[in-house]
Amino acid sequence: MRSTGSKPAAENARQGQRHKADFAVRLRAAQLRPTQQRLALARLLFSGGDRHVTAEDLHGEALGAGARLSLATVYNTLHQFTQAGLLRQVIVDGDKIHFDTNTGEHHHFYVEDDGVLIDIPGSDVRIEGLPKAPSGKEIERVDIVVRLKSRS
Amino acid sequence: MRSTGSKPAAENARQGQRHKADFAVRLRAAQLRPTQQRLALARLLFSGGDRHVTAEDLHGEALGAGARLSLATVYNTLHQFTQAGLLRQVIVDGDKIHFDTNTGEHHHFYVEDDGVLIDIPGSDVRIEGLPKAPSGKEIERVDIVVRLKSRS
DNA sequence: CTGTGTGCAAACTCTTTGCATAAGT
DNA sequence: ACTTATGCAAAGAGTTTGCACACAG
Repeated sequence: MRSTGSKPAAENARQGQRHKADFAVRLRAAQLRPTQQRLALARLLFSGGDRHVTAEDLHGEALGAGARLSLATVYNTLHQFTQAGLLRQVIVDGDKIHFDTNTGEHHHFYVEDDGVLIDIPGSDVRIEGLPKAPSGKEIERVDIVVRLKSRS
Repeated sequence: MRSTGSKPAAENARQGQRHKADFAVRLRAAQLRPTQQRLALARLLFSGGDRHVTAEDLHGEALGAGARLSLATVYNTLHQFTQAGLLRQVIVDGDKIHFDTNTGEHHHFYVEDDGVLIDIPGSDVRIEGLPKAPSGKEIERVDIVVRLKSRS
Protein backbone atom coordinates (compact mmCIF):
# COMPACT_ATOMS: atom_id res chain seq x y z
CA MET A 1 0.00 0.00 0.00
CA ARG A 2 1.60 3.07 -1.26
CA SER A 3 0.40 6.45 -2.17
CA THR A 4 -2.95 5.15 -3.17
CA GLY A 5 -5.17 8.15 -3.09
CA SER A 6 -4.39 9.09 0.46
CA LYS A 7 -4.74 12.78 1.05
CA PRO A 8 -1.85 14.62 2.61
CA ALA A 9 -2.58 15.67 6.15
CA ALA A 10 -2.10 19.24 5.03
CA GLU A 11 -5.18 19.13 2.91
CA ASN A 12 -7.30 17.86 5.72
CA ALA A 13 -5.95 20.40 8.13
CA ARG A 14 -6.46 23.21 5.70
CA GLN A 15 -10.05 23.81 6.59
CA GLY A 16 -11.56 22.46 9.74
CA GLN A 17 -15.08 22.68 8.45
CA ARG A 18 -14.27 20.76 5.39
CA HIS A 19 -14.52 17.35 6.98
CA LYS A 20 -18.22 17.35 7.57
CA ALA A 21 -18.86 19.01 4.28
CA ASP A 22 -16.81 16.35 2.57
CA PHE A 23 -19.10 13.66 3.79
CA ALA A 24 -22.14 15.63 2.79
CA VAL A 25 -20.69 16.19 -0.64
CA ARG A 26 -19.78 12.59 -0.96
CA LEU A 27 -23.27 11.49 -0.04
CA ARG A 28 -24.83 13.96 -2.36
CA ALA A 29 -22.65 12.72 -5.17
CA ALA A 30 -24.17 9.32 -4.52
CA GLN A 31 -27.64 10.82 -4.67
CA LEU A 32 -28.10 10.28 -0.98
CA ARG A 33 -29.40 13.03 1.21
CA PRO A 34 -26.89 13.84 3.92
CA THR A 35 -29.15 13.06 6.83
CA GLN A 36 -27.89 13.01 10.39
CA GLN A 37 -27.83 9.25 10.46
CA ARG A 38 -26.01 8.83 7.21
CA LEU A 39 -23.50 11.50 8.18
CA ALA A 40 -22.91 9.87 11.54
CA LEU A 41 -22.31 6.51 9.91
CA ALA A 42 -20.15 7.99 7.18
CA ARG A 43 -18.04 9.69 9.81
CA LEU A 44 -17.57 6.45 11.71
CA LEU A 45 -16.79 4.51 8.58
CA PHE A 46 -14.60 6.87 6.62
CA SER A 47 -12.81 9.06 9.11
CA GLY A 48 -10.00 6.70 9.97
CA GLY A 49 -8.31 4.13 7.86
CA ASP A 50 -9.95 1.14 6.25
CA ARG A 51 -12.46 -0.69 8.35
CA HIS A 52 -14.48 -3.86 8.44
CA VAL A 53 -17.81 -3.74 10.20
CA THR A 54 -20.97 -5.68 10.57
CA ALA A 55 -24.29 -3.93 10.86
CA GLU A 56 -24.51 -4.65 14.55
CA ASP A 57 -20.99 -3.46 15.23
CA LEU A 58 -21.64 -0.20 13.52
CA HIS A 59 -24.99 0.28 15.17
CA GLY A 60 -23.47 -0.20 18.59
CA GLU A 61 -20.66 2.14 17.75
CA ALA A 62 -23.01 4.80 16.49
CA LEU A 63 -25.14 4.59 19.60
CA GLY A 64 -22.03 4.74 21.72
CA ALA A 65 -20.96 7.84 19.86
CA GLY A 66 -24.22 9.51 20.71
CA ALA A 67 -26.04 9.02 17.44
CA ARG A 68 -29.64 8.05 17.59
CA LEU A 69 -30.59 5.53 14.91
CA SER A 70 -32.07 2.13 14.50
CA LEU A 71 -30.48 -1.07 13.33
CA ALA A 72 -32.80 -1.09 10.34
CA THR A 73 -31.43 2.26 9.29
CA VAL A 74 -27.91 0.97 9.63
CA TYR A 75 -28.75 -1.90 7.31
CA ASN A 76 -30.41 0.42 4.85
CA THR A 77 -27.51 2.80 4.94
CA LEU A 78 -24.87 0.13 4.55
CA HIS A 79 -26.63 -1.17 1.50
CA GLN A 80 -27.05 2.26 0.05
CA PHE A 81 -23.39 2.98 0.60
CA THR A 82 -22.50 -0.33 -0.97
CA GLN A 83 -24.62 0.36 -3.99
CA ALA A 84 -23.02 3.75 -4.28
CA GLY A 85 -19.59 2.17 -4.34
CA LEU A 86 -18.50 3.59 -1.00
CA LEU A 87 -18.44 0.17 0.62
CA ARG A 88 -18.10 -3.40 -0.40
CA GLN A 89 -19.47 -6.56 1.09
CA VAL A 90 -17.24 -9.38 2.20
CA ILE A 91 -18.73 -12.80 2.65
CA VAL A 92 -16.67 -15.07 4.83
CA ASP A 93 -19.09 -16.84 7.06
CA GLY A 94 -22.71 -17.69 6.74
CA ASP A 95 -23.67 -15.75 9.82
CA LYS A 96 -22.92 -12.13 9.20
CA ILE A 97 -22.28 -9.80 6.36
CA HIS A 98 -19.09 -7.80 6.71
CA PHE A 99 -18.78 -4.41 5.08
CA ASP A 100 -15.40 -3.16 4.01
CA THR A 101 -14.52 0.49 3.53
CA ASN A 102 -11.69 -0.50 1.25
CA THR A 103 -13.30 -0.79 -2.14
CA GLY A 104 -10.06 -1.30 -4.03
CA GLU A 105 -8.74 -4.61 -5.22
CA HIS A 106 -7.57 -6.60 -2.26
CA HIS A 107 -8.14 -9.79 -0.34
CA HIS A 108 -8.62 -10.96 3.24
CA PHE A 109 -7.33 -12.94 6.09
CA TYR A 110 -10.22 -14.22 8.14
CA VAL A 111 -9.55 -15.20 11.72
CA GLU A 112 -12.20 -17.81 12.32
CA ASP A 113 -11.94 -17.75 16.09
CA ASP A 114 -13.03 -14.18 16.52
CA GLY A 115 -14.50 -13.28 13.16
CA VAL A 116 -11.92 -10.61 12.44
CA LEU A 117 -10.97 -9.57 8.92
CA ILE A 118 -7.54 -8.32 7.91
CA ASP A 119 -6.78 -6.78 4.53
CA ILE A 120 -4.28 -8.25 2.13
CA PRO A 121 -3.28 -5.60 -0.42
CA GLY A 122 -4.29 -6.73 -3.88
CA SER A 123 -1.12 -5.46 -5.45
CA ASP A 124 0.94 -8.00 -3.56
CA VAL A 125 -0.97 -11.01 -4.76
CA ARG A 126 -0.86 -12.67 -8.13
CA ILE A 127 -3.07 -15.51 -9.22
CA GLU A 128 -2.08 -17.70 -12.13
CA GLY A 129 -3.74 -20.49 -13.98
CA LEU A 130 -7.27 -19.39 -13.42
CA PRO A 131 -9.55 -20.76 -16.13
CA LYS A 132 -11.46 -18.17 -18.02
CA ALA A 133 -15.11 -17.63 -17.38
CA PRO A 134 -17.62 -19.98 -18.99
CA SER A 135 -19.09 -18.56 -22.18
CA GLY A 136 -21.80 -16.03 -21.63
CA LYS A 137 -20.36 -15.07 -18.28
CA GLU A 138 -17.76 -12.60 -17.28
CA ILE A 139 -15.67 -12.28 -14.18
CA GLU A 140 -17.00 -9.70 -11.84
CA ARG A 141 -14.47 -10.14 -9.09
CA VAL A 142 -11.98 -12.57 -7.68
CA ASP A 143 -12.03 -12.95 -3.92
CA ILE A 144 -9.37 -14.70 -1.93
CA VAL A 145 -10.04 -15.55 1.68
CA VAL A 146 -7.21 -16.95 3.74
CA ARG A 147 -8.76 -18.65 6.72
CA LEU A 148 -6.69 -18.54 9.86
CA LYS A 149 -6.88 -20.44 13.06
CA SER A 150 -4.94 -19.96 16.23
CA ARG A 151 -1.87 -22.09 16.46
CA SER A 152 -1.97 -24.44 19.37
CA MET B 1 -35.26 -52.29 4.04
CA ARG B 2 -34.73 -55.91 3.40
CA SER B 3 -33.37 -58.38 5.92
CA THR B 4 -34.39 -57.67 9.43
CA GLY B 5 -31.92 -60.18 10.74
CA SER B 6 -28.20 -59.81 11.15
CA LYS B 7 -26.03 -58.59 8.33
CA PRO B 8 -22.82 -60.56 8.33
CA ALA B 9 -19.77 -58.99 6.85
CA ALA B 10 -20.10 -61.47 4.06
CA GLU B 11 -22.79 -59.35 2.57
CA ASN B 12 -20.29 -56.64 1.96
CA ALA B 13 -18.45 -58.88 -0.40
CA ARG B 14 -21.57 -59.73 -2.35
CA GLN B 15 -21.21 -58.13 -5.73
CA GLY B 16 -24.69 -56.84 -6.36
CA GLN B 17 -24.90 -54.90 -3.16
CA ARG B 18 -21.39 -53.62 -3.27
CA HIS B 19 -22.32 -50.01 -3.76
CA LYS B 20 -24.55 -49.75 -0.79
CA ALA B 21 -22.14 -51.61 1.38
CA ASP B 22 -19.47 -49.15 0.39
CA PHE B 23 -21.46 -46.29 1.77
CA ALA B 24 -22.15 -48.20 4.94
CA VAL B 25 -18.47 -48.88 5.37
CA ARG B 26 -17.63 -45.30 4.70
CA LEU B 27 -20.11 -44.11 7.27
CA ARG B 28 -18.94 -46.59 9.78
CA ALA B 29 -15.38 -45.45 9.29
CA ALA B 30 -16.60 -42.00 10.26
CA GLN B 31 -18.22 -43.42 13.37
CA LEU B 32 -21.63 -42.79 11.94
CA ARG B 33 -24.26 -45.46 11.99
CA PRO B 34 -25.40 -46.28 8.51
CA THR B 35 -29.03 -45.42 9.01
CA GLN B 36 -31.50 -45.32 6.17
CA GLN B 37 -31.44 -41.55 6.05
CA ARG B 38 -27.69 -41.24 6.07
CA LEU B 39 -27.37 -43.93 3.44
CA ALA B 40 -29.94 -42.24 1.25
CA LEU B 41 -28.12 -38.94 1.50
CA ALA B 42 -24.74 -40.54 0.99
CA ARG B 43 -26.02 -42.21 -2.12
CA LEU B 44 -27.31 -38.96 -3.52
CA LEU B 45 -24.15 -37.11 -2.65
CA PHE B 46 -21.45 -39.56 -3.54
CA SER B 47 -22.80 -41.75 -6.31
CA GLY B 48 -22.05 -39.48 -9.19
CA GLY B 49 -19.28 -36.96 -9.63
CA ASP B 50 -18.62 -33.99 -7.43
CA ARG B 51 -21.63 -32.04 -6.33
CA HIS B 52 -22.60 -28.82 -4.67
CA VAL B 53 -25.78 -28.81 -2.68
CA THR B 54 -27.63 -26.77 -0.14
CA ALA B 55 -29.58 -28.42 2.62
CA GLU B 56 -32.87 -27.62 0.96
CA ASP B 57 -31.72 -28.90 -2.41
CA LEU B 58 -30.69 -32.17 -0.95
CA HIS B 59 -33.80 -32.54 1.13
CA GLY B 60 -36.00 -32.01 -1.90
CA GLU B 61 -33.94 -34.46 -3.89
CA ALA B 62 -34.11 -37.07 -1.19
CA LEU B 63 -37.86 -36.75 -0.89
CA GLY B 64 -38.14 -36.94 -4.65
CA ALA B 65 -36.11 -40.11 -4.61
CA GLY B 66 -38.53 -41.67 -2.18
CA ALA B 67 -36.58 -41.21 1.02
CA ARG B 68 -38.48 -40.12 4.05
CA LEU B 69 -36.52 -37.67 6.17
CA SER B 70 -36.79 -34.23 7.62
CA LEU B 71 -34.90 -31.09 6.79
CA ALA B 72 -33.45 -31.09 10.28
CA THR B 73 -31.97 -34.50 9.67
CA VAL B 74 -30.48 -33.26 6.43
CA TYR B 75 -28.80 -30.43 8.27
CA ASN B 76 -27.57 -32.76 10.97
CA THR B 77 -26.27 -35.21 8.44
CA LEU B 78 -24.54 -32.61 6.31
CA HIS B 79 -22.73 -31.32 9.36
CA GLN B 80 -21.79 -34.78 10.48
CA PHE B 81 -20.46 -35.57 7.03
CA THR B 82 -18.55 -32.32 7.02
CA GLN B 83 -17.02 -33.02 10.37
CA ALA B 84 -16.07 -36.46 9.16
CA GLY B 85 -14.28 -34.97 6.19
CA LEU B 86 -16.66 -36.35 3.61
CA LEU B 87 -17.93 -32.91 2.72
CA ARG B 88 -16.77 -29.38 2.88
CA GLN B 89 -18.63 -26.13 3.28
CA VAL B 90 -18.39 -23.37 0.75
CA ILE B 91 -19.40 -19.89 1.77
CA VAL B 92 -20.17 -17.66 -1.17
CA ASP B 93 -23.25 -15.76 -0.21
CA GLY B 94 -24.76 -14.80 3.06
CA ASP B 95 -27.97 -16.63 2.41
CA LYS B 96 -27.20 -20.29 2.15
CA ILE B 97 -24.47 -22.70 3.02
CA HIS B 98 -23.26 -24.79 0.13
CA PHE B 99 -21.81 -28.22 0.74
CA ASP B 100 -19.24 -29.59 -1.64
CA THR B 101 -18.51 -33.27 -2.12
CA ASN B 102 -15.08 -32.41 -3.46
CA THR B 103 -12.94 -32.15 -0.36
CA GLY B 104 -9.67 -31.80 -2.21
CA GLU B 105 -7.88 -28.55 -2.82
CA HIS B 106 -9.79 -26.54 -5.35
CA HIS B 107 -11.62 -23.30 -5.86
CA HIS B 108 -14.90 -22.04 -7.26
CA PHE B 109 -16.67 -20.03 -9.83
CA TYR B 110 -19.83 -18.63 -8.39
CA VAL B 111 -22.57 -17.60 -10.78
CA GLU B 112 -24.32 -14.89 -8.86
CA ASP B 113 -27.46 -14.87 -10.96
CA ASP B 114 -28.51 -18.39 -10.16
CA GLY B 115 -26.36 -19.32 -7.19
CA VAL B 116 -24.53 -22.09 -9.01
CA LEU B 117 -21.04 -23.23 -8.05
CA ILE B 118 -18.50 -24.62 -10.49
CA ASP B 119 -15.25 -26.24 -9.41
CA ILE B 120 -11.87 -24.93 -10.40
CA PRO B 121 -9.25 -27.64 -9.95
CA GLY B 122 -6.74 -26.58 -7.37
CA SER B 123 -3.83 -27.94 -9.31
CA ASP B 124 -4.35 -25.41 -12.07
CA VAL B 125 -4.14 -22.40 -9.85
CA ARG B 126 -1.13 -20.80 -8.29
CA ILE B 127 -1.19 -17.92 -5.88
CA GLU B 128 1.88 -15.83 -5.32
CA GLY B 129 2.73 -13.01 -3.02
CA LEU B 130 0.44 -13.99 -0.21
CA PRO B 131 1.70 -12.59 3.08
CA LYS B 132 2.28 -15.18 5.72
CA ALA B 133 -0.11 -15.58 8.58
CA PRO B 134 0.11 -13.13 11.50
CA SER B 135 2.07 -14.56 14.39
CA GLY B 136 0.17 -17.00 16.53
CA LYS B 137 -2.04 -17.93 13.60
CA GLU B 138 -1.71 -20.47 10.91
CA ILE B 139 -3.34 -20.82 7.55
CA GLU B 140 -6.12 -23.31 7.57
CA ARG B 141 -7.22 -22.92 4.01
CA VAL B 142 -7.11 -20.54 1.09
CA ASP B 143 -10.37 -20.09 -0.76
CA ILE B 144 -10.69 -18.40 -4.09
CA VAL B 145 -14.12 -17.44 -5.33
CA VAL B 146 -14.43 -16.10 -8.84
CA ARG B 147 -17.72 -14.28 -9.03
CA LEU B 148 -19.39 -14.39 -12.41
CA LYS B 149 -22.20 -12.42 -13.89
CA SER B 150 -24.00 -12.89 -17.15
CA ARG B 151 -22.53 -10.83 -19.93
CA SER B 152 -24.96 -8.35 -21.33
C1' DC C 1 -32.47 -54.61 24.94
C1' DT C 2 -29.58 -50.15 24.92
C1' DG C 3 -28.04 -46.36 22.97
C1' DT C 4 -28.01 -43.48 19.07
C1' DG C 5 -30.60 -41.10 15.33
C1' DT C 6 -34.71 -39.00 13.74
C1' DG C 7 -38.84 -36.02 13.34
C1' DC C 8 -41.27 -32.32 14.66
C1' DA C 9 -41.96 -27.86 15.93
C1' DA C 10 -40.41 -24.20 18.36
C1' DA C 11 -36.54 -21.16 19.00
C1' DC C 12 -32.90 -18.34 17.28
C1' DT C 13 -30.07 -15.12 14.45
C1' DC C 14 -29.47 -12.08 11.00
C1' DT C 15 -31.71 -9.37 7.72
C1' DT C 16 -35.62 -7.22 5.24
C1' DT C 17 -40.04 -4.85 4.82
C1' DG C 18 -44.45 -1.83 5.46
C1' DC C 19 -46.28 1.99 7.11
C1' DA C 20 -46.84 6.02 9.98
C1' DT C 21 -43.88 9.77 11.50
C1' DA C 22 -39.95 12.89 11.06
C1' DA C 23 -36.54 15.28 8.64
C1' DG C 24 -34.31 17.32 4.52
C1' DT C 25 -34.53 20.77 0.56
C1' DA D 1 -44.87 22.06 0.92
C1' DC D 2 -43.16 18.17 -1.05
C1' DT D 3 -40.14 14.35 -1.13
C1' DT D 4 -37.30 11.13 0.85
C1' DA D 5 -35.51 8.78 5.29
C1' DT D 6 -36.24 6.87 9.54
C1' DG D 7 -38.11 3.99 13.32
C1' DC D 8 -40.49 0.45 14.89
C1' DA D 9 -42.11 -3.91 15.03
C1' DA D 10 -43.37 -7.66 12.57
C1' DA D 11 -42.20 -10.81 8.99
C1' DG D 12 -38.92 -13.71 6.65
C1' DA D 13 -35.22 -16.96 5.50
C1' DG D 14 -31.97 -20.22 6.92
C1' DT D 15 -30.36 -22.86 10.52
C1' DT D 16 -30.30 -24.96 15.20
C1' DT D 17 -32.16 -27.28 19.22
C1' DG D 18 -34.96 -30.19 22.74
C1' DC D 19 -37.44 -33.96 23.55
C1' DA D 20 -40.32 -38.09 22.72
C1' DC D 21 -40.35 -41.92 19.67
C1' DA D 22 -38.11 -45.23 16.43
C1' DC D 23 -34.56 -47.82 14.78
C1' DA D 24 -29.73 -50.00 14.44
C1' DG D 25 -26.54 -53.04 16.69
